Amino acid sequence: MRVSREKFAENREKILGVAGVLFREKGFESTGVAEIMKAAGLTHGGFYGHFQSKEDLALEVSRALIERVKIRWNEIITSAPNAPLDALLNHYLSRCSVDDPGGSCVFASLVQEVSRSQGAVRSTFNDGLSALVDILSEIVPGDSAQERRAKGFTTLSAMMGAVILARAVESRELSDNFLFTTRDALSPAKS
Amino acid sequence: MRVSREKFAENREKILGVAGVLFREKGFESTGVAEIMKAAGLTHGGFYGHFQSKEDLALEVSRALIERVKIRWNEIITSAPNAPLDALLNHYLSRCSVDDPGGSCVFASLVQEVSRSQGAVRSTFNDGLSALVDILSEIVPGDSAQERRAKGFTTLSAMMGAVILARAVESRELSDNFLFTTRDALSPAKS
DNA sequence: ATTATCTATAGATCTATAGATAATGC
DNA sequence: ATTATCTATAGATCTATAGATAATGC
Repeated sequence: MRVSREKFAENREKILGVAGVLFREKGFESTGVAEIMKAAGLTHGGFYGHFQSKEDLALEVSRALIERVKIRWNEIITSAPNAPLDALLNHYLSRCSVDDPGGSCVFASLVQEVSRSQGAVRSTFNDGLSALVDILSEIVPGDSAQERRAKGFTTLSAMMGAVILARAVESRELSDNFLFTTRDALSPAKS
Repeated sequence: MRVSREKFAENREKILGVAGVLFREKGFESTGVAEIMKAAGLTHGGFYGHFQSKEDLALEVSRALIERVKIRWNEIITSAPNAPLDALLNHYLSRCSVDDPGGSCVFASLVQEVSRSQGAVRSTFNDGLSALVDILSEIVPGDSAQERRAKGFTTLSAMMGAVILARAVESRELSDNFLFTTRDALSPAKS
């Protein structure tokens, strides 16, 4: 059944959208093409009219989601010129981040899986992480540029680690501790 | 081919050993039972004489590897009574940790995958993480017990995040930055 | 413990068709 | 407006591989 050019583009976006959610929720490997297409309201076979392979989709989704993280971070920073780091920490180290992996940071969901891979997806993640360090380096406190850059690395490590561990743990109390203790420790008010 | 009781136990240990390495290197899901048995020098079918299922193996491996992390940490702490935290940081935040996932901390390899699961493996990871926070709380600086406990959470987040990101990134320079900048920042000498 | 086999499921390919688009004709 | 062409889709099918089981052998 043929579909209009417009509908075709719409279907493609739908596939990218649901894949983005499912990949972040369940990982690349545990998410099947058939499952993605079903969630998009389409049939399995139709997938290959839009993408060459699952890997191809994974790459496009990765690029889009990483771009989104960078944009979101910049929005938050710009909208809170007095306390940009606090604003970012409040956003990133939140229960919302932890409880909705399908709608949150790609890295917090997929870094480990991607680390074990090679190729375009891994490179995209690499560049994305580097960009996040750069963003953090500009809003983090510190007397010199080197100090601030160093703090960019440590801050990203702590943020990512906290969300990952807050998700790993089963009790709400432990989870909150990873999340909010780290958030408070990273806040410029503290240091 | 029947095998002695002793050899049977030996084979079982071999399976647990290679599975521990392969799981940490490639993740639970991407490691097949046939692959594990081949690495152990046995045939696929023989697996089910030792374990009920792959999930059963994953649980036993997880328990053993988590126990090993706790033991290792305690050894390091005991062997450096003057600077236990520095000793632990030097061990954990090292290139060796980053470059040999198959021989390093289970959590740094598998937390994300386990976070997406439910059941016994997840609970085991939960308890293990909680135990690591407890260990850290006793060697971390701080004026009160609460402060030290808080520092236990933040320290574990930063350690785990740094190793995970140091593995994710492709360039050695970025990787070293995550690793050593975080190590230095967490050192009691600094704070 | 080995070997062969079973069943389920994954990614990917193929064929026919619906129906949108482009070319043609009035 | 009609006709021809093009193409995205559905749905069946293919191939490979996974975990698991059964039969066999020592």
